[in-house]
Amino acid sequence: MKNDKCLIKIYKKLLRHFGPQYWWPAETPFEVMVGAILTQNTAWPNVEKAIANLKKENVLSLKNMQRLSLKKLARLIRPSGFYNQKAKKLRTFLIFLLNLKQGRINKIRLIKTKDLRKALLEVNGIGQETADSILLYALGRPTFVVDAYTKRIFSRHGIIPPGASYEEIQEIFMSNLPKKIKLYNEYHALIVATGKKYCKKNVPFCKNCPLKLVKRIKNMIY
DNA sequence: CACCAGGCAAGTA
DNA sequence: TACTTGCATGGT
Repeated sequence: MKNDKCLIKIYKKLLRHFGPQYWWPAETPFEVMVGAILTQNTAWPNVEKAIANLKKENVLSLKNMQRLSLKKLARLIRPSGFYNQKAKKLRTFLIFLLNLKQGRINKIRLIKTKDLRKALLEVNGIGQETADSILLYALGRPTFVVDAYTKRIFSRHGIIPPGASYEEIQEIFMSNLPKKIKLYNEYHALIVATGKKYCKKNVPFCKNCPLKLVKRIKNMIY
């Protein structure tokens, strides 16, 4: 079976199992972006606490968050861990957003995804996964998000090489799936659902995993 | 108690 | 290029 069929088959299986996820869990694009930074190497429930603090202080917006001192920002996001680092990252990112809006092209819509991604990656604190999460879930661009679960699940099933880089994995998904925002959105969300429930780090396999019956594929095209 | 979480950057070899 | 380390809270 070729990769494209295989990846679609897995997607359908997960969708049947979990149902649609309707990601990202946030009320505004700005909240998505903040969440994407706060969730770096952090369990989501801890991010929710930080977000709740920001909402309570009414600073979950570009204008209001910008007014916060670094110290207060750090205090509010404390539950998400790495709070000193993340407070700086958020600040840097706010400046980036402002520049983007004040720039000659003040309509972000008009910037090509590729250029936007490159610009995001130049921001200190924004790596590939965070950039792609922002592009896909906040800005609605067709970019596949690769995270720790994606690597673990798909390498365990022999669909990607264990040591594959971010770009290599992303390329496997993007070149074998239709370039649809909705599909990329749901697929990544389903991967996270699967990882949380069935693909833990110290448990080699789970008998109830919906992917258990997907046949191992030979002659995979990496 | 130990280990992990929806990473990233900077340093080293 | 390919490791290693610091960052840090909260859940299991």
